[in-house]
Amino acid sequence: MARAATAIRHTHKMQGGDRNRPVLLLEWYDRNRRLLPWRALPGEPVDPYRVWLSEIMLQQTTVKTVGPYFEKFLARWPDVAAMARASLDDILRMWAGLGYYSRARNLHACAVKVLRDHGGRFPDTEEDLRALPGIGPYTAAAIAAIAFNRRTMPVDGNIERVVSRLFAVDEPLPKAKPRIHTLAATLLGPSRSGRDGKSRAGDVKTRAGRDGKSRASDVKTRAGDIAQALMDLGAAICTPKKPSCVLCPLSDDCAARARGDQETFPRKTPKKAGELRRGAAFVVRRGSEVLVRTRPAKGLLGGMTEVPTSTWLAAQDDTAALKQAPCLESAPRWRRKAGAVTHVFTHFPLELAVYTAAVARRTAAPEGMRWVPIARLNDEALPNLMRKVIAHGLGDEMEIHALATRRKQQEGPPA
DNA sequence: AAGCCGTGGCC
DNA sequence: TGGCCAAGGCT
Repeated sequence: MARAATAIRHTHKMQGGDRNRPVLLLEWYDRNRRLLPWRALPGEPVDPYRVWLSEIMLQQTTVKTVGPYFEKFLARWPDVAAMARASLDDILRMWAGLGYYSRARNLHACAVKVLRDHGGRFPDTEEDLRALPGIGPYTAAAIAAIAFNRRTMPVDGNIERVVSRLFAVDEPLPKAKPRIHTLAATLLGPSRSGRDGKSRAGDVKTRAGRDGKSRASDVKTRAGDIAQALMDLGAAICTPKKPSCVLCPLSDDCAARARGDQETFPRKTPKKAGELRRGAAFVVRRGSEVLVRTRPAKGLLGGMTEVPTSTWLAAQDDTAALKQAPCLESAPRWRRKAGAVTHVFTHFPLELAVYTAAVARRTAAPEGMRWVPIARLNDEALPNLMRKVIAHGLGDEMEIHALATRRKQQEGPPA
């Protein structure tokens, strides 16, 4: 990692070198930082609740997708105590469509724990944060750095990419994680002796100094900004494909760029694709109502609402799936809708045949199921898969149309 | 420790 | 169009 820049280390314009990277990053960040709803403006106090909420939502989820959800959650639950008082079902309904629903369960559990065990204030150390549900190594470091200016480096996918290029880490992920983390931490600059990294009392909760002025030279008290600089850099410049190296503040210092193969980083070991699973979904209408049930609390789509379905198995044929239709007193005639609903989960693709039936007005819901007015489906914790299934089953009929097209119109999450 | 866990956008 | 990617955590 020693580089030729040594010769100009002490000149007034240093180009590269380990010690200079944090300053270059902060200078770039002070000019190019994104304005995000959960991000404090320079000089503004940081709200750990907002940092936490955004970090949970942003786990494996894009900034664009999170935006409207974050605003809705914040408007409804302005602080941890308010969220702790909410019901899990209310949170699941607000979360519907965001995916990875265990995050919503942990969100609620975390709020309850912060209120009960920490008096409604988030702990300000990485270790204590790590003990909270839904907060792993990354999120603990992110909150500690961004909300409390702890000198620690959260390493997300963006930073893995930036760092793997900067140092040309040839070893593939995930094996390279420890090395990348070590290298990433060097971007915080040299540590001070006798401190754990928490900055002076007056600076703890503000970005870039009390006066709101950005000081790129103030490396030691801006760990959170260095981390966010790397994330913004990864999102805007050091992108997975076609990175804009000419605009990068670290380009003169980038090992991959020097080799010309920056797009090949980070290296990754390929993972095996999941096998296609098939099944059937049953859309039963009783007048203007449909039959639904709640999925088991944990596991796939845990705690979410669904229409009854067969098991989802590899190589399951339609006949086998149809035999698992819900038992209704009036023994309806099932009609198979043309086509099918396909959905891709992280670990397997799914193809669901959709059967519809109409039953008499006072038909009872089978054990564990219930009738819901179609007009009120938006109040349910309906994952997008089930929105697709219901839209397919009901076709272009009336109210459901709004349900099916809600997302396309970018109206955001259900109210 | 590797598999489980959603969804939408992009090229 | 399909594979990749996105501010990962849990078991």
